[in-house]
Amino acid sequence: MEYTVQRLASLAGVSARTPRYYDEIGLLKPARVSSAGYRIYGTAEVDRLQQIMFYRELGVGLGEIKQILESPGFDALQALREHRRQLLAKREQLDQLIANLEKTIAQAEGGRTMSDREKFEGFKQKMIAENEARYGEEVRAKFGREALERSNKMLANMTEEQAKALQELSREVIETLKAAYATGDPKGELAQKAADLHRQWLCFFWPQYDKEAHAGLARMYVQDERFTAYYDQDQPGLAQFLCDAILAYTGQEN
Amino acid sequence: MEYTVQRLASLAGVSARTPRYYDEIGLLKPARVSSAGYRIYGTAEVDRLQQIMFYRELGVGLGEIKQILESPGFDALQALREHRRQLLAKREQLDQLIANLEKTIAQAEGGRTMSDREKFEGFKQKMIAENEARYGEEVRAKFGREALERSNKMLANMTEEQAKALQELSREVIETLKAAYATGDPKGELAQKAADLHRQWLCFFWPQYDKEAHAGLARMYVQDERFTAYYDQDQPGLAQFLCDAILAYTGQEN
DNA sequence: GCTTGACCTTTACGCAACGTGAAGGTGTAG
DNA sequence: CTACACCTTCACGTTGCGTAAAGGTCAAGC
Repeated sequence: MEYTVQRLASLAGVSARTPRYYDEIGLLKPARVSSAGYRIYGTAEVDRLQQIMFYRELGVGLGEIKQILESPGFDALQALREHRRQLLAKREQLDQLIANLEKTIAQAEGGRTMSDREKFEGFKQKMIAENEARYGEEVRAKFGREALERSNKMLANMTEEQAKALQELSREVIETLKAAYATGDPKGELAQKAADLHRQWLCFFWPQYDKEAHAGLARMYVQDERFTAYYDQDQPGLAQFLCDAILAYTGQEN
Repeated sequence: MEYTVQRLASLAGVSARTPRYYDEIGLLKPARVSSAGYRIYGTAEVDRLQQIMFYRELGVGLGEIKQILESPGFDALQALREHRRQLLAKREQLDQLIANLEKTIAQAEGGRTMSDREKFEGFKQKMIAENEARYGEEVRAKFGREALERSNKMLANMTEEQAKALQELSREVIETLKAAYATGDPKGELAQKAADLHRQWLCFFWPQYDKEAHAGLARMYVQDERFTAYYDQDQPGLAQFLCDAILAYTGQEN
């Protein structure tokens, strides 16, 4: 029952490179080496390769497999749990991806003025992605994931007019904010109008408005580089100003 | 509205390496290069980067993104459909993986004699994986996926004794087959006994026995390298002999 | 004007798990 | 004896950047 690389490989359904690579990284050494330098594997190596294949099938990295197989005291169970966590996260991400993709395809199939529509779609998808990336963690923690999913779903199912309204609203927020910034007073009329527009904008995403959450978001804004980079690109300090205005608007300025 | 790499990068929420890399592969060139060699990006480049991020978010490779963005006649819709197909396959694979992993974890949590039990689990999982890999496509096509899933579920839920019985049966098949092979007659008594044992073995996996399916499987055997490699490892021609015996057994030898 | 520190540049190795030649030795069947 | 199939060891290619290393540039403060 001795095997060369090729025989071992075809037995396991992998390429001959695989046992050689495993030898190279010290994961699976041949039982012995023939006088001509051929790798010779025995039944013990077949067993070990099967073990390796098993863990590999579970998506465990070769380094980790080495740990598992080599140290008998290694907490394989804990490793598997951690691995499961990673896989679940990966699947969730994949699901999100597929959902986005399907929406995109559906929309693209519907319309014939592709170029314009595609740009539009791009915008919506980007919004979803950014919304998820920016608020994902925090909103999830605060309201649970359902709210966020509803938010994304709403965004995806928006009509073109709604999306345009959102875009327009977004523009209005910035415009008003800039005008308010010129006054320098975050509690002034213009600033409060900007904060209110921002609330309206927010209501596109959140199922129900919540003052505390709005204020919390405002505080988050000034700490999030992505946000400050976006708002400060024209006028530095604009993000901080918006934050102050919102805190005043929600009455949480302490 | 001009940006250096860092500014552009933080605007998009990526690292500064990313725009440089995109420049390197010709995916996103800066609008111009300053006298000092700095990359300077304008709003057009920001837009393009957003497009790139959009497709990247969908998991499309950078090369493909380049195709999409550069050729106006490129069938983006078709590309997206193909991409969806790949993602769905990937998710199915991931689901299978997670299911296996969870079974393994559950079993490991239950028992305390880990080392033995783990090896046993490894065996079972391997059987599932092999069963899936070997018969997956064909069985799925013939009986629908439900049967296969039931088969896998059965295998996973087998008691240790059942699994040992299966192992023993598997050994018996090979032993009888070898003895029959010595007689040279695939229609002889021993060969028919081997075929019957093989039927019993098969009944561990298939919810109901079907002569036609058994014969079909036999024909498949000699075409499948993984199978022939397994059976021919001791005696070349054994796989073909088993096939002949089964065809005779099922009366489908035409 | 000079230093400091935060930017920028190119070059190039590293990652995971092999795929894929290239160049050459070995084993066996006809 | 000669194919021909198998084996060996380099060693570079893949993806999408991360991460130094070694050095130039820019705005600010002294």
